[in-house]
Amino acid sequence: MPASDVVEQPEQPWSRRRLRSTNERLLLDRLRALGAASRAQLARETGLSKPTVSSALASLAAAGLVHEVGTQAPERGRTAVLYAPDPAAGYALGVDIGRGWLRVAVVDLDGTVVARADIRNRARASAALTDLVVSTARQVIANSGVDPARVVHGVVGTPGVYDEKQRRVRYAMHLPGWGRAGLVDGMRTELGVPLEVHNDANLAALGEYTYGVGAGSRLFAYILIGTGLGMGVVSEGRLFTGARGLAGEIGFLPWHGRQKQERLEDAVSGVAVVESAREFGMRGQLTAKAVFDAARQGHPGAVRAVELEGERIAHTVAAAAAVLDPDLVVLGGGVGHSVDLLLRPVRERLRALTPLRPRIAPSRLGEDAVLLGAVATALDTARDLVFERRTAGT
Amino acid sequence: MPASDVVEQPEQPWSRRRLRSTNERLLLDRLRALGAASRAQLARETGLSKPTVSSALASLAAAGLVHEVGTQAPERGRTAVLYAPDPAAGYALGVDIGRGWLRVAVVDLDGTVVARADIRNRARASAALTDLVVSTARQVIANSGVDPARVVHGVVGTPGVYDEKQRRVRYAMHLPGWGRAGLVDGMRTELGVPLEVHNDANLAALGEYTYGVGAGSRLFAYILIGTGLGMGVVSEGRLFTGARGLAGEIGFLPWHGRQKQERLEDAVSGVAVVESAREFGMRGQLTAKAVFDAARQGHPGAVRAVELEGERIAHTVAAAAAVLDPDLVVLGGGVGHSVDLLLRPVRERLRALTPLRPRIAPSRLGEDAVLLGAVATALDTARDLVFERRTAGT
DNA sequence: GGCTCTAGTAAGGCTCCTTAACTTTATCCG
DNA sequence: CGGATAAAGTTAAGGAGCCTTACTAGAGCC
Repeated sequence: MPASDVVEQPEQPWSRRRLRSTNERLLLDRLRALGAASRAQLARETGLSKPTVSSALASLAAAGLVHEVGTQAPERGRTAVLYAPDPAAGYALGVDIGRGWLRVAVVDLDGTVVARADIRNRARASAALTDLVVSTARQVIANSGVDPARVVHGVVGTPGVYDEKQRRVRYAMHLPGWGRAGLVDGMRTELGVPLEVHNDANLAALGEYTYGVGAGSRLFAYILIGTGLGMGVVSEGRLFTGARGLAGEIGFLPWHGRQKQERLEDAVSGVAVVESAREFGMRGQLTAKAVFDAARQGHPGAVRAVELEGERIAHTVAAAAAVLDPDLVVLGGGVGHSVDLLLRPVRERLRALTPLRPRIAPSRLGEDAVLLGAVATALDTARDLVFERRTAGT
Repeated sequence: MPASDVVEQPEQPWSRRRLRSTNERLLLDRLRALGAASRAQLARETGLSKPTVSSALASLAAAGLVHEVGTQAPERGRTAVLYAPDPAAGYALGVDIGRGWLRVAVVDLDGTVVARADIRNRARASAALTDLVVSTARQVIANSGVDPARVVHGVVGTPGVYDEKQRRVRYAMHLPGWGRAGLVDGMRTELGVPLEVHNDANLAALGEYTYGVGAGSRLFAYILIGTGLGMGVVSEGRLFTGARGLAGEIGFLPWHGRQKQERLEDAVSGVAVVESAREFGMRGQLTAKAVFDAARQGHPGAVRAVELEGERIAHTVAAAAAVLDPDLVVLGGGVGHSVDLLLRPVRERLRALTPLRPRIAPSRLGEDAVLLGAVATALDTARDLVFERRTAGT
């Protein structure tokens, strides 16, 4: 899954150099996980000796990866100098290419957003869309005031699956022309930032896991219900992608609909809510949001449509639960937004369907899940890159 | 899921000692993966220097982990001394507790079986069963001629899921009394071998992955169809267990059977084949095997029952495929045995159900899958243990 | 027998870690 | 206010382990 630009170290032998580097990495990770700490403290926690910690930290500081952030007086004794990772040592780029919106964010190594843009995606051709992505990203980087050269990695979220070999996005039904080969390569060279591409549901899962309600879950599933139906799975902190990156394509789950060829995706996504509302007697220009609003007002047809949607979501959750055994399932996406109405019917129906009942929760990040997932993924690589390059030129 | 006996190293700091140990491990793994090799060859492949390889290998040899296994003359130049891992440096125990059979095997570190027993499991109470397991294991170890102290680790496969906290097996429907707490601890102390317990379908998957048709698969699913219905998933060589070890409990997949409360397990397992055969007009004392045999003879009722079973398996495979995206699905277990008849209907039905069509293959290991999976899992830990202990007493 | 090529060993040096003692700086207490 | 105590951090000495270089050992070829 790494973009081609991400160089794989050719399996360095375990020489002394690597020992030093491993210890520096150990300290840096410790600082990132637990926040600022003094050298003596780090020595105690890592088991390294004080002199070693001092020298490694000095070398990290020289490379600009850590810096002093203050002091702390212990109960008695000399005041300690605290060190913390320097968030400005590098930056990462996150992009969410959705059907309706394009979102771009630049974050520092701490993960704090330093600049961001959300603009409507009105592009109706792939060329216009890549242009929009590139110009928006440039704009956001410029706004952040960050030297573009310090943006070391980027991750793009999009419907569909990126095929590394064919260098194109596949299965992106809802974006016209988006399957053409070389689009991503074009953006990469125009931006001058290494880019990785991932499925939007997968990234949303990772975003919700890193910044949202998924934190600490051992096996976490994020179900994205909107224009389409998708699922992202995070297993022990890592994205679960399957053999070809198609894991979580639950739109293809077996489903006995009215028509022979109906797919689960058509039965659960936003369109289906509108359809069933119409069958239950609602009239006029309907959207999924309108149906949910009407249900909140007590409109009987809308209520029944929501009930039905809840049952179908329960069916989906039950299937995922039987295969994956998640401890937490989060509902997100356009329809997932109306979780207040859906949660009860989903849970009730689930009780009838299966003894495996994972915790079900609404998304905390909402529309930002994909973008934040992209950012989190990019950060992972960016942190590695910045560390690897610490010895090379500035 | 490591048993409590398996001590976790308390996160050694990265001192030189660990460097040495890591290099020794690197060499040992290389030898295990590629077979015998000379020191010069190892130096070239690992990037370590010849002196380092020599000294590390000498230390491994002193610990009894590797030994000379012959010589090899290069095209020209001095003949090289070949080194290989010593398979007798330790042994592992595998146990498959099935409803019908109890299987036990002792293997050396190369994975070759040095002793084995397959005996009928007629125990109808948990105490009788643990006694049987312990006495059989003792017998097998005795037969192998191996010093019992050198059997460093064991893995037990059983239906259900082992709950580490409650120290008991849960969800083991088909073994009477098997859910009592402390049973495994009892066997462990009686045998004097650290024991881990895993779900049988999971182990079968790992067995088929390690020794069977699953080799090299990125995401591999093994569906066990017999008395019950289960699935094991191997993702990038590691068992995928879910949050609580219940991943692959596909007996709980949503299913619209005739009766309201029918579960997929009841619709797919061996009993279901008999049932539908009876509905299609077969008479007499039926077993799943008998139905399949009749279908091979062309009995129309049996043929239709098999066809139906194939469709239901396809439903199962389709659900698993949509969630996991496996590149290979293997059918195993009692019913899976008759894959010759099932493969065509499964594939045909799958074509109609979903565009995701993983490769489907019959099990190569058959009844041995669980045992071999247990053995493979135990070996993993045994190799670690033997390596860790190399510095301690003999 | 000499040449060449490969396997393996020996010696010396380098890097990096640890231990132990020491300095610095703070609080506590008489 | 000055000494005892304690913690942070530095300096110095020693050692473990790896690499490089240079060498020896053995095998085939001319």
